[in-house]
Amino acid sequence: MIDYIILGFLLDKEMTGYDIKQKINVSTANFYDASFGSIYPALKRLEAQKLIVSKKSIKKGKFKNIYHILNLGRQTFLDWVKEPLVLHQSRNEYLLKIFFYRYLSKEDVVSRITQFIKLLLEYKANLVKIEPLVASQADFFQLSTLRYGLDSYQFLIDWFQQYLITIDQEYSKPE
Amino acid sequence: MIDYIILGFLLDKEMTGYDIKQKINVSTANFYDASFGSIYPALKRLEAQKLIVSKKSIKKGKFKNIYHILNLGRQTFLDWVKEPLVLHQSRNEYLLKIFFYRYLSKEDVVSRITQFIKLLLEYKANLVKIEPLVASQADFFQLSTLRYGLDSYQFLIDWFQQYLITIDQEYSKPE
DNA sequence: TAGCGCATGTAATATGTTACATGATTTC
DNA sequence: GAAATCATGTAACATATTACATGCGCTA
Repeated sequence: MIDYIILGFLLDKEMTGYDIKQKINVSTANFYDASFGSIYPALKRLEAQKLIVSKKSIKKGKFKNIYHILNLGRQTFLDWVKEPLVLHQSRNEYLLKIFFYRYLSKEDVVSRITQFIKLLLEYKANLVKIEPLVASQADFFQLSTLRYGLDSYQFLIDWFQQYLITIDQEYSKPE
Repeated sequence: MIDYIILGFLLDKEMTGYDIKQKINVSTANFYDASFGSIYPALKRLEAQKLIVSKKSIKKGKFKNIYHILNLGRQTFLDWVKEPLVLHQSRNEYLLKIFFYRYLSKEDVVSRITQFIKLLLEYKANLVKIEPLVASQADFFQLSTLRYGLDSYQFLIDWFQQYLITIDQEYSKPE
């Protein structure tokens, strides 16, 4: 999938691997992050497949590989983006832990859920913080992915707050 | 992580690799699935680490490896389940596509979101269908992971239905 | 001159899936 | 007797992360 992020960004303008990582950090990182260890090999692969092409630039003794998208890359990207949206139910480690929470005392359950809500509030606050910056640079759809993030966090916060209430009311651990 | 599901199930009772896969299918598969290709090697690994032990059973010429949890496995599992809940923001391919939806016509966007909502409704309906069965067998926390799934799907359905309205009202693709 | 940002890249490791390979028993 | 279910296991492949390795230019 990293291939498609790269193609999508290069469709907009030429970039180095480093640029792509920067761009990911400020735009898609919340739902799709990638490390240099996946970006650089991907760039080589995409070039070998003739989807993109690099131009070496040497300035002040410092060399850069600047990548451009080719027609084949453009077409590959557009084919992908037009594909139906699918839902990959991904691994959810916190749900897996909760699945086995019968092995915890009620106090331990409550403290862990409470801590988790704090974490969610922090994550949401981080998104709120970057929202104005994103809003000034992003298009309608890009901004909507941020809004999705905010709304998702709010949903989770509400859900787990209600969960705490339910646990308190309905659940008594059999000892 | 597959290790912890296995340990968690074996804590309850002895099982074969096949049993574990069955159990995953009817309980955690919605947020944590695993294939035989990961279960069997995990069982060997866990036995080599003395977390579990197997007992060969031969009945009617058919052999089974029945696994039991050992004290070390019990402790390893309990340590894990007591760890704080963390949020791994996982890959979200549909959001990544939407991030690049400026490259689609408004009609294409609407049709894909509409189709996606149908998919979400199907997924939710599947959970609704199995809810009575789960409710009859699962404990409070296990059932709550199913409820979480139902509520998550409903959140997504609502969100994307509102999104369609917003797209219709606010977004006009620059051509 | 120390540290940070820019810039690239590889090797080791992690963690899994899919497909293949086998074969018995149970059910229709 | 065919098909589904039970039951195990490996090999090839996919996909990525983390840590390591390198080195320049700018700034405090």
